[in-house]
Amino acid sequence: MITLKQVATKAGVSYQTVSKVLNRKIQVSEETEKRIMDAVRDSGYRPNQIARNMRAKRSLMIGYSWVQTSPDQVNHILDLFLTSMVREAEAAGYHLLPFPFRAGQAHVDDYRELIDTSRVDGFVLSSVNYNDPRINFLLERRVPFVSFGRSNPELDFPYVDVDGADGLLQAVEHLIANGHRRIAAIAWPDNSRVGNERMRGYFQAMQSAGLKTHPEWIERGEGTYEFGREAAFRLLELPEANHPTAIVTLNDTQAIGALHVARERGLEVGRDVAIVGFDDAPMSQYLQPALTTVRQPISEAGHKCVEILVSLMERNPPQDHQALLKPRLIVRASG
Amino acid sequence: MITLKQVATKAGVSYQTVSKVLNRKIQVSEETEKRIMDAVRDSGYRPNQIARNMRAKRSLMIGYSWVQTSPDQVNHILDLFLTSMVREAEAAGYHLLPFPFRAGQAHVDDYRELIDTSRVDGFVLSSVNYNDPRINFLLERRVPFVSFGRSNPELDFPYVDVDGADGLLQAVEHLIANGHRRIAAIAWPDNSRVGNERMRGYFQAMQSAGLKTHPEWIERGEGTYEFGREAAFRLLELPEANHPTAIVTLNDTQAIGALHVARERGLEVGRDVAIVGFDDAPMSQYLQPALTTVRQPISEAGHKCVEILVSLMERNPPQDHQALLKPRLIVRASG
DNA sequence: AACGTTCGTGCGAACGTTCGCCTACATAGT
DNA sequence: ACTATGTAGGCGAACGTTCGCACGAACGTT
Repeated sequence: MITLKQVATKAGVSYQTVSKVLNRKIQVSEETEKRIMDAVRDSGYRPNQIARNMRAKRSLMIGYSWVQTSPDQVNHILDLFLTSMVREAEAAGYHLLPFPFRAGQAHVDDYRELIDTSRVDGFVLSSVNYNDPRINFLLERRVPFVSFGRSNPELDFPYVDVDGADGLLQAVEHLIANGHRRIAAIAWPDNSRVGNERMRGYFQAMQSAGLKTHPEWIERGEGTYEFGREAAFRLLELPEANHPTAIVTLNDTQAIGALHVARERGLEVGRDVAIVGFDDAPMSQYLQPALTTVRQPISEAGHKCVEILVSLMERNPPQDHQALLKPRLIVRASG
Repeated sequence: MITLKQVATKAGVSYQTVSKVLNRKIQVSEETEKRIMDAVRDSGYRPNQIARNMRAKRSLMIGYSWVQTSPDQVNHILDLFLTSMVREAEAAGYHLLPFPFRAGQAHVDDYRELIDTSRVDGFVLSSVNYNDPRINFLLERRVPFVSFGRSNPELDFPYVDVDGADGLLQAVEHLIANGHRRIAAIAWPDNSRVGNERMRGYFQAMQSAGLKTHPEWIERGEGTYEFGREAAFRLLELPEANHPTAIVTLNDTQAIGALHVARERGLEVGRDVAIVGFDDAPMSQYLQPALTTVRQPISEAGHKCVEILVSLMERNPPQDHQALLKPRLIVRASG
């Protein structure tokens, strides 16, 4: 491992001078500068990052943890999100430190540990919900962080989020434009911040169009295939009069469940009943019929998270520390 | 930030003594030990990891980069693989450092940079193929690494891999047991190490069963939906006499393409023609018919990679530095 | 009583940086 | 000639650890 001292001996100057020249802290004669630069090049010197960090009292690391999805749930998002964060971080001289996410209140400990041992300078949070203990903890400790997803509305902290309400608004407006009037929703339990936000878009679109919503059109449960089936079954069993002609869902997995039930009942999805998903999971395009769904700008979100976080960590004027990104409806054959 | 010195002042000893006591390097009187431990607890002291690493000349970091899959290709593997690596690494006191993967020969530079700036102690490689420049580079530099996937057979280096040959062997044997005799394969170009390995299992199974293989039964091309379609189309157009009754593929995306083509031609997949995928992508179970496919033990692979790497980095006797894990055939309705 | 042994601590140094301050010399202004 | 100003570069210290060595006291041995 090459150090400053070795380069300095080679160049015939003190090692501190080499450091200063490399960091453009001082001006030296053209001749010594050349000697130093040659020595650096010849030896292949690369500054030891650990020593640097020690001196600067920072790690140039960003902590990130995510929930492990159940094996049957797609996490196509992770690849995109991580890659975009890693790219943006690297451009700013940072690296990512992924760590295991533990459920439960105790998992603030992992964050504390990483801070106290000064392994990371800041965090990107994901899978936040109401009353997320991490947010208060990090705010109190004044540790820079950005949350991917919002939490309690009364808390003010830096976040990036996808405008889920707009996603469902687009979906419902699209269905209305296609002539649908009785639109049902397969949603999540109302303790989900993300779920409630998305449903807000549903209600808003229905109301703007002057359409009534019925309680029996709203099915709340898990984001699983099984719940998608159950919910669709109940919806399609409703009496003819207020029987929905279209179903929006909060994720593609639910949508697939609904799609199967519809088909099993002899309905042709896309003609007899419309079904819209959310997420644009990689295989949604290969379903038959291909799934109309809402695609989230995941890469942009990753970029933005790191961009904001970096400016917080470097104590730059924290410009806009909140960003809401618009998703995009991908219209395919299912609705 | 609490340091050793502060704890030491509190306990009335020298800071070096605190360090030694915490690291169990020396024995002190019961009384001072208690004073020190109390001071540690009260102050919430946590050793500064950067200083530690500086002193120990290591980073406790494992570098990892992966190819960004194209948006329409599933990377459900990343979540499982990363999570299992991160867990195992943490148990050994290490963390993961993910970095952007750049294609092309120049990307050894990223590895070099991470080593030279002593940011990582070792690497886990993935997406290796024949003549991977990273392998020779790391071997030469004597940097500890483990590859997930094999490369040229003549090179001896630590790896973990899934036995792809066994995967196809299982698939083909299963088809034969179900009465199939004319089994085609949709494969990858023969410059793919992984693809060739899997095909070896196909040939072996066919041969063991005394079945002939025909060149026109082997379709080689990309692992995409489109190629799956094209290949299946050609296979199903073959004259009645040597027209395959079953198709194995090298990934689920190809399998879905084949499945659609079969259905479009009026065949009932699972009865008229069998189709088997590879990967067990999350949505494969929700296809209609649900896809029979080969599931790889990704979590085990992640664990094993890190386990071997850690023992290499700590210069422990490098026990078994190569591991071949068996995949498992998941039988569903498609074949 | 003088002498090794052990035990409990402290001290100095080192890891590779960066940074503030100092010095030596040259140049310019009076 | 003497002082002010500027410039090139060196020197010491510090960041928070760990580790080797030294040192005093207590103890048992000769």
